[in-house]
Amino acid sequence: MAHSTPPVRDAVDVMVEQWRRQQPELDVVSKAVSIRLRRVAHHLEREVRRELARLDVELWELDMLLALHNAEGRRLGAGDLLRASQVTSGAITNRLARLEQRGWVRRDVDPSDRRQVLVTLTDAGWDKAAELAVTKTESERRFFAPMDAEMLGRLAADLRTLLVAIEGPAPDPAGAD
Amino acid sequence: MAHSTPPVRDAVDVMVEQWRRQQPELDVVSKAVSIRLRRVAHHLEREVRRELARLDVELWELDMLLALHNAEGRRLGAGDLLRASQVTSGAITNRLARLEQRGWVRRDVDPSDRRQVLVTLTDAGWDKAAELAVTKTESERRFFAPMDAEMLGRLAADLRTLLVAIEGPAPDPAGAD
DNA sequence: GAAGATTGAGTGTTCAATCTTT
DNA sequence: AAAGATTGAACACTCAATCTTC
Repeated sequence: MAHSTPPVRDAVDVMVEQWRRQQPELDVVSKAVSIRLRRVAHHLEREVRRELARLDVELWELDMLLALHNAEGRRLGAGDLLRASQVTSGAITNRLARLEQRGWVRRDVDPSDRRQVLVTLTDAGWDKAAELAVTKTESERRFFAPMDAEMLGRLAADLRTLLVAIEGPAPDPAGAD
Repeated sequence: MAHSTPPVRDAVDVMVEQWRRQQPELDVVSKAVSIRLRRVAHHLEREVRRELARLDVELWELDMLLALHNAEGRRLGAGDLLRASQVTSGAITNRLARLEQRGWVRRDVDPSDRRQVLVTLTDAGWDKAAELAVTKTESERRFFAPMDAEMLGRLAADLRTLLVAIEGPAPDPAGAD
């Protein structure tokens, strides 16, 4: 029961093999992981986006809405959304404007610090977010269905290790149960 | 030697925990993997892009150049580049135009099938590609340095399993050694 | 002076429609 | 009729500069 599934090769194996041919001493593993990471992430995004298109919603809209949906009092600072979104501040401003147009969020100046903007989910936004949450979760489940629980758990743990190395540990365990 | 490193949490653990709070029976693992996958891929891209900026090269330029660099006779069909790039055909056309402007590739009509376009790397393009290959490989190595060899290998294998499920096995094992 | 959000310029992408070749 | 590449419109992002508030 040793090497159980090394026979099946993917497109990346082929690509990496060509690299080795030119630079035999190369660290092909990190290269393979780089390529696969990118490809998988891309496929996942496409999948979710496809489902969302049926509901006339963009992927980034779902991200913003869901972040607010999970927040305390359905409200978050613009800066929080910035850090959660992995995009630049200019993009956040544009997104919020669009979300506001659609009537899903409201922007208010933070009374205690007038530099900051507080973003609040409207009732319509709340309902939409709940609907989208189901759709997204369903898409994700389907996407990872080909992996068994053990592999998926392992993948989750390994990616966490990497993420902690990059971003550092969880920002604030305050209020942990 | 059971649970060796579950203590360190990442930002995604916090996000996922909020999901559980609302839907306890949720499949949080696939959700966690989804988020981490996206985040890690994003960080990696940023990292490589940052290095490339110093050489006045865009990430997509590197991708195209390297694909050609690894190809037989430094030449590939536009369709091959399309399938390798995970972007739409319109994007490929634009990219090729820019690459041609920079003097790194040449576009010729395929004599045997005049619908297709053959893309060939120029001498200047070849040299640039070689330079970029080193830079990118270096970035990737640094990025995954925090993971030990065992974990990295495991990650590579798990992602391959997923990729095979999505894209299918390697397109063409022809000429396998 | 630093932090936070906004603006505008420049760039690249997707999508649908079109054109050519088979 | 189908396959492949190109075009143009619409859209969202990044980056740098600006404005406000602390």
